[in-house]
Amino acid sequence: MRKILTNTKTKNQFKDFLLTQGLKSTRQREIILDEFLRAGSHLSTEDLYLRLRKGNPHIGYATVHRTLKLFAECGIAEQRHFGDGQARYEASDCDEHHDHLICVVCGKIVEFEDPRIEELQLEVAGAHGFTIERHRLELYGCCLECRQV
Amino acid sequence: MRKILTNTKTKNQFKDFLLTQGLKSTRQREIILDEFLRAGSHLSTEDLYLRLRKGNPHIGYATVHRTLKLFAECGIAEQRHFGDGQARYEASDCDEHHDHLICVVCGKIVEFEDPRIEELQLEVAGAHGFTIERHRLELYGCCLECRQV
DNA sequence: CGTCTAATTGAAAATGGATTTCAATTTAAA
DNA sequence: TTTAAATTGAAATCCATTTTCAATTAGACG
Repeated sequence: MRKILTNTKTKNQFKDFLLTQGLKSTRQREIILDEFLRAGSHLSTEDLYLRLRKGNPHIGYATVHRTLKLFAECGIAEQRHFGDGQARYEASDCDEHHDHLICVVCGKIVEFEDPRIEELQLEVAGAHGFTIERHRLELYGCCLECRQV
Repeated sequence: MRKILTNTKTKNQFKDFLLTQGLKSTRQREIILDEFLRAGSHLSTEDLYLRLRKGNPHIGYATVHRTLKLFAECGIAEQRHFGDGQARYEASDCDEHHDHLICVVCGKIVEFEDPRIEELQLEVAGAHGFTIERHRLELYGCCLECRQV
């Protein structure tokens, strides 16, 4: 069960982060991390908050917001913006980077990676004297299903 | 004077747009377009509003905002988001697309284009059944000047 | 020219997601 | 335990964006 192993690793990573930063493990943080890992990727704070409310009506929006920021800080999640004005978070799958294809009709988000593009990015940046820390590549278009309707 | 010719063309494009949409040419719209073309690219609404206020204290923020949206609608400007929480607009240079290098230290924005990357994007999208309408590629890093300090 | 209708303007208010405040609560170290 | 510091959550605040609305203006038509 690879998924379960990954989740355990992620949870430990978060615990280590809390320890080394002098922060505390709380029931809320555990619940939020559980739900975050269970839910699909690309959730907004609102999305996660609403999901959590079903089983945990006591958890506040502010706590979800702050906890997601902690996830991003400690590297187990990444914040993304897809132009609809709200931040979305996705679990960082180990060390591999990926970019996104977004269907402008149905909103579907597909992940992809292409080392050749990454290579060219480095080359272009170098030619302008830049070192790259991170990048964002999003392709907006129409998916197969939406073209067939 | 290529720049002046381009500006005339842009202005005509805007006038045509207003005509065909049943909208009106106003003094404010002319002034805002002039200042937009005169100012460098990547201005936020606030930036442009402040610049305008110097010579035209009567022009309101809402008007600048609405006019920039008109520019984007008619294709003479494009809206961008670079993650600092505010929209920026840049003049559309004819039909050529370009991407951005952003220095995370000093905020400098450099434009570039690379047909090889564009080509690979098409290929990747096709492999996932997507057609591409537009894309966004931003490389965040550190520029030469900031590394030397 | 005037007249008239619809578009425009700009100050102010509303919106909406993100963030902060603060008193009460909880964690975990001593 | 006791205690100091971190956390929580409801509410308040922030801040860019967007909308409202009464007054103004553009420009079509007679």
